[in-house]
Amino acid sequence: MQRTTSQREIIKDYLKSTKSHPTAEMVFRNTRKTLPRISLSTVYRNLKDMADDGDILEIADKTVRYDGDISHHAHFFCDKCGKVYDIYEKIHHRNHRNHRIPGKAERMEIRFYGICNSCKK
Amino acid sequence: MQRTTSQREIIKDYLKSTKSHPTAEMVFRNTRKTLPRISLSTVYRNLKDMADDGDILEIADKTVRYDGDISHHAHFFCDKCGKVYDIYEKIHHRNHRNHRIPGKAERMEIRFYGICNSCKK
DNA sequence: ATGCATGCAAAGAGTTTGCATATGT
DNA sequence: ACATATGCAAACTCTTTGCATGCAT
Repeated sequence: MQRTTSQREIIKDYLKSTKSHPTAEMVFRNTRKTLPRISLSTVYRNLKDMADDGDILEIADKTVRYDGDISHHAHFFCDKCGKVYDIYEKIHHRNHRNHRIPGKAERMEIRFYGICNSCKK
Repeated sequence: MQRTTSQREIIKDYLKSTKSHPTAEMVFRNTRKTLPRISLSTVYRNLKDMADDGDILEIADKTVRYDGDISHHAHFFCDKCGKVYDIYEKIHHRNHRNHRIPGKAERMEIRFYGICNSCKK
């Protein structure tokens, strides 16, 4: 059973109130203003729990992957086996132009996440 | 001036021949079959160089970011200041269904990369 | 009272860097 | 010959984990 702790509440309130897409370190620095004794590991643990529960979004993975294919294509990341598959589509550029973007987009990436067919068997 | 070394050639050939979106570690293990004395740092250095030159694609960043907003929206990553901006659009689900996906996609993410307007000033 | 969550420190990944040596030009 | 690239080891950054203590229920 999940308990209500001030650490958890404050981390969540912060994430729900900001548009800054903070890293764990940024969350730590911010929550420390209210809870000077909070530890980085508590921040990491709570962020992971919330992401697992679907309360927050985790964007970016920690291990970089490389692709020799520099043509425009999307990727499917399997949550189970970790494999990354290519998905080729034509739509990318159309979306690209339709977006209202806060800067000049040099490149874009579309990612899908889920369980791949071979893991589903 | 860039030199042609066997390490560089073999790393590049491997990346151009595989669809596996390998991590640096995977590239290392593979190139070591041909060059048993290659070091991990050489792999990292060459991968970075190639990515900077646009010869290969780097997918995923190493630091995880969190977003309290779990609605469907895209992100703009500024290559200069590192800020991440939200982009709200309606198109996501349409693309979602049109894609031929190697598994059941639970979620998707669209990312744009470039220099943001405030860095451009 | 019970046991989940925390803080701290240490351990683990992944990645970068300094330096002497090797090698492409 | 000269300078860039390499290998090795050490340093760094980001994240996870073990364990004793604290605190919500």
